[in-house]
Amino acid sequence: MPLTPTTRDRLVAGVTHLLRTGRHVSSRAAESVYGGLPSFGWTLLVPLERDGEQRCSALAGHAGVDVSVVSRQVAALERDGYVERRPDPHDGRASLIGLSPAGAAALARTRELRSAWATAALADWDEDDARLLSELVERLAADLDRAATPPRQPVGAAS
Amino acid sequence: MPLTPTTRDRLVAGVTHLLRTGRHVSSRAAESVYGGLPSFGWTLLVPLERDGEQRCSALAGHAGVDVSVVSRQVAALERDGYVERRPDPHDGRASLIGLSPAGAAALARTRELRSAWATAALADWDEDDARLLSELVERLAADLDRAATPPRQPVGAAS
DNA sequence: GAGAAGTGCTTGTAGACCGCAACCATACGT
DNA sequence: ACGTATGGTTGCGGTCTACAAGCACTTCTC
Repeated sequence: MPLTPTTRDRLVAGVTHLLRTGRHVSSRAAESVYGGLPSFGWTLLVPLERDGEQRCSALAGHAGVDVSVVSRQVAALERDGYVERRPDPHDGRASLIGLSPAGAAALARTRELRSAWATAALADWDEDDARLLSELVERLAADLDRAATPPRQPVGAAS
Repeated sequence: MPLTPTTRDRLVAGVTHLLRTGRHVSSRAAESVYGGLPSFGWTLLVPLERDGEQRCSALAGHAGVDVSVVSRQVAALERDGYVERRPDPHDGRASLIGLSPAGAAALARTRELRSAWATAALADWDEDDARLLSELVERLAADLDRAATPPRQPVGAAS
């Protein structure tokens, strides 16, 4: 266990700070970056654009929240015309949610704004540091995910 | 601007994911790590332990939230006996909030739990990576902070 | 030193999110 | 066909947050 307690605490504190900052950013710099979409629009619309039509449960999986939350959010997006819903031809219980033209346009607009904002915020980062940070952050997120989920038997144990 | 759009987007996505995960962690792994304290206990009690008695506004500054939020949280902590309040001798408007013995004990307990949890979660990190990530995360948080606050004149402009 | 303005804090109010549980409709296994 | 499982919606409660109004006190100004 070659990880110094000092470093561990510092990392935890740093991530905590980043968390708080991130919350501030997504609420304060919100309107200038969301481009008309509600706050959750980006999270839901991006998977729709990337993977095409899909059901609520799939979106909930991508977003990492409860299905009920996505259900409401999708209802709002549908009401505002950003997504379209059609019954799943293979399963009468489910609906398929798809990006509408207006949704695609809003998404493109938002993408521009986000890019501009991120470019400004990351102005004095260079490629190497950013790439390194990306990798470490992804790894950390994965580890935290793993640690947060209830202790599973990792390998070959009878469930 | 030597930062590839690909890397930029990847970094944003990674941080977003980390944000979501962090929220999950602090709500799901909560009880096992908070040691009896309410969810905001750690955030408030740590500065009290480190810097001694201080006022609500200072705590709000540390926590990065509105004073009104801290006011309620402190009231709750006081009700549960984790902090003590006394009038500021130099300013009749303010109160000084201090850690009570029970608060110190709870904080120590929480620290143990958090350490254990963090150690487990970061089990396969080595010192170098963790330290590097710490530095990069702190730098990123600072940059985001800066980018989130309303555009100030950075240098030598008449305010 | 009296009034005006500023400051520290509390409380009322409201909004954004979230998850759980209950419920309905449909699908699936036997 | 019947019981069970699954996708989705809605009701409900909880947490966390900020803003605005109000109170007590301090500080400034004349």
